[in-house]
Amino acid sequence: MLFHNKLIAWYLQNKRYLPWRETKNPYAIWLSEIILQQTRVAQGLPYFEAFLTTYPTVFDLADAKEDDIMRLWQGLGYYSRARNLHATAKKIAYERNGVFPDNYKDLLTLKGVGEYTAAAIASIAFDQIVPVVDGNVFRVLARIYGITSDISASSTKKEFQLLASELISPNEPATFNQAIMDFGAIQCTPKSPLCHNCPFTNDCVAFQTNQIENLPVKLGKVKVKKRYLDFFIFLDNNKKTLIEQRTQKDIWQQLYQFPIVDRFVDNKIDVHSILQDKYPSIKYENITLLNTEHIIHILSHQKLHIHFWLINTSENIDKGTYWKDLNNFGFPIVIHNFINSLNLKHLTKQ
DNA sequence: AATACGGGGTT
DNA sequence: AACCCAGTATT
Repeated sequence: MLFHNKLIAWYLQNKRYLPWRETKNPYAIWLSEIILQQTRVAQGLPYFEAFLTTYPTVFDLADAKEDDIMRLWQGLGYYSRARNLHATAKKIAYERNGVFPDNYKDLLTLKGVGEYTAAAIASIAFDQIVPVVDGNVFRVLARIYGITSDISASSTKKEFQLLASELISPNEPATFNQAIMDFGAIQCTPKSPLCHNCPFTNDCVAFQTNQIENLPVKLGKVKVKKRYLDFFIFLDNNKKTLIEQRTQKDIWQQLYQFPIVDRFVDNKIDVHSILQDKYPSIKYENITLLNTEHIIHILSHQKLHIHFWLINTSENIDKGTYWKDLNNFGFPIVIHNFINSLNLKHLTKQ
């Protein structure tokens, strides 16, 4: 039996219900694919629903304020996706009358749309015969075909694209692509794959040679830098605080934060001199370290050690934001969670 | 070709 | 603690 027939047969019996599979609307499919980049279905699902409800069409998304998009994206990570999402929505809405490109090559020109996403949209929305190669496809094909190339090497992708292009069903490319990804997510999982009832065990090189644990081959480990962040939470008698937007090319671009001291060495900071230096006009009554233990927050390339300082002042912070309005802004999730953990009354009493 | 970019779930 | 997730853009 042909590979694609066997795979699709498995899919029809085992596929997940996913809302973006109930439509051929390129906008909804594009939205789902951007959200799902490096993101588990379970994590992305509520964001997909929220975006589609808030912005039912590409025109609604194009007309949105970037800050609102960033706030809705809050907690999903890889925030350049949200910025590129907005840029592409504007392009589709204003330059193309809301019409998405209908083929792989033209989809590839959109911001935030790379080889995987272009192939996914081209096949799923427009039935083009273009194979997707994502983490699932790497794993499934590496095992079944016994491919030992290092999947973290950028040159390896071509090898898998070529194989996948030979395997894809020419009649049902959309179904095939979703099938191979579901198969990787459900059956051929990274750890403890379900080989006992797998339809491919007779063909699977990794299974036949007892190499399931060793495939795919992934070399190269990311080095994680330690970084030390101290945030200053000013609070005046009107319950206003100071926030700022991160505009530099760095983590959390375009999100908001409290005034910060940020360094890559674990040295003590002198809060008083920093305040005098950076905020000489603000006289403060009280400085309190709100978390005696570092808050640890792990990113893909950085391990953050975070302190939050409360600075009570009796002077009015003119450019401040009312505490109750903080939820109108997108914050890094670690800051958002800390804000929600605080009891405002307790803070103002000090 | 290598690196940066989030946050969370699994093992 | 390591691994990985429906990857992309930048260097």
